[in-house]
Amino acid sequence: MKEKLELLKLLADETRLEILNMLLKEDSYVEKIACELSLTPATICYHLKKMESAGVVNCSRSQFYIIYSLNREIFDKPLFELIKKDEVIVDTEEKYKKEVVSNFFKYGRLTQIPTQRKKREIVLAEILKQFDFDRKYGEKEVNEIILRYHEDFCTIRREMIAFGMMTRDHEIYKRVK
Amino acid sequence: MKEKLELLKLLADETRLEILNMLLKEDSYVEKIACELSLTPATICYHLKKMESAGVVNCSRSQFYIIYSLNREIFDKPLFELIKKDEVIVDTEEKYKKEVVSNFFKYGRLTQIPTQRKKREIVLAEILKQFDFDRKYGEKEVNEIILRYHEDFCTIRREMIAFGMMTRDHEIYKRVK
DNA sequence: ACAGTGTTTTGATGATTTTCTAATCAATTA
DNA sequence: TAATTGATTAGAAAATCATCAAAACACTGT
Repeated sequence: MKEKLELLKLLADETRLEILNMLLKEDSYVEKIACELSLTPATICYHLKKMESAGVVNCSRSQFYIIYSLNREIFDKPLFELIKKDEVIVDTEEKYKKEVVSNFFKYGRLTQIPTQRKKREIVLAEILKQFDFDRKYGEKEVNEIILRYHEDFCTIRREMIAFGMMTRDHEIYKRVK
Repeated sequence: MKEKLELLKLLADETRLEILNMLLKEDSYVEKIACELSLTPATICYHLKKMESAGVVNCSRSQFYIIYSLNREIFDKPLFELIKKDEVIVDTEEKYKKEVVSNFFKYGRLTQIPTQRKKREIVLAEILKQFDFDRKYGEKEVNEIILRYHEDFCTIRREMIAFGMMTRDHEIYKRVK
């Protein structure tokens, strides 16, 4: 978590983005970058050192100059990876659930409804979290919430009731589990 | 470019990451988040509003509460997309200008003032970018900015006025194009 | 209309961060 | 070894930003 935040902070600066974009085109050195961005070498150095210690850029000496280059692998992962907090799991039952969830959800969407009953229950319970207890939901409202996860809201709504997670009474839905 | 930087800045804050991770699990509202993070509602509101105006979260009223939810599509793209400056060069005119600029500038300095009027205009326009609209510049200030590109600031300053890029009024200069 | 509850705005404060100047360091070549 | 040139560090000024308290606002139910 800490490192991810550091990386995000590094990238969230106009000057550093400019530098990265220059390095994207070609390797370069302090003075050249400073000149092109109309900033002092000291400033550029400050940024490069910061990025170096985070592993975003590398440097090596070549004659007079110290050439900086990009560490491009860093930018491969999706943004989602960077914002997601990776949490510690102790209990094995909990661990199993986590795994199922992470297998069936991608970027916060349900990729498919599991056929195995046990997995289906776990996945539905995950979506169920969006509903508060002690609140009534209209059918339209229920559909909209489920739609954020999967297009087949009918099946999911029906299954939630079948699992006893929700009750329906005259078009009014309530969370019960 | 501007929007990308805004998004990165939004994500580069510990509190906001915490909030996002809470919303990743389930939709929530100001007081609840404030309580869980041990911060005041005012602070959480500040962050949520900021994220809302960037399209990262959405909100809708539900009874007493204003429920905030994530706009998950935002996080799909790879990090690379966010740092890459997209320069769209469609029309040939733009392309031609690029070429002139890259021919006459080396390491951010103007190597010589073009004699061809058309090229001179392009090159001057490039330097002109350093000046803000709606700001007054003293002559000394103008010279200093131009000096970053070429030693003959007199010629360049004069030509900028001749081309109608700047106006001078009692030693006060303004960008107008 | 009014009280109650949750949200938002405002203004102030403190922390963090970028940038610069000036001084120092490190490698190269005469 | 001294002079040159590029890179880095230290310290200070300036800008940005998160946070809070207090007040204002908006909706709900009596």
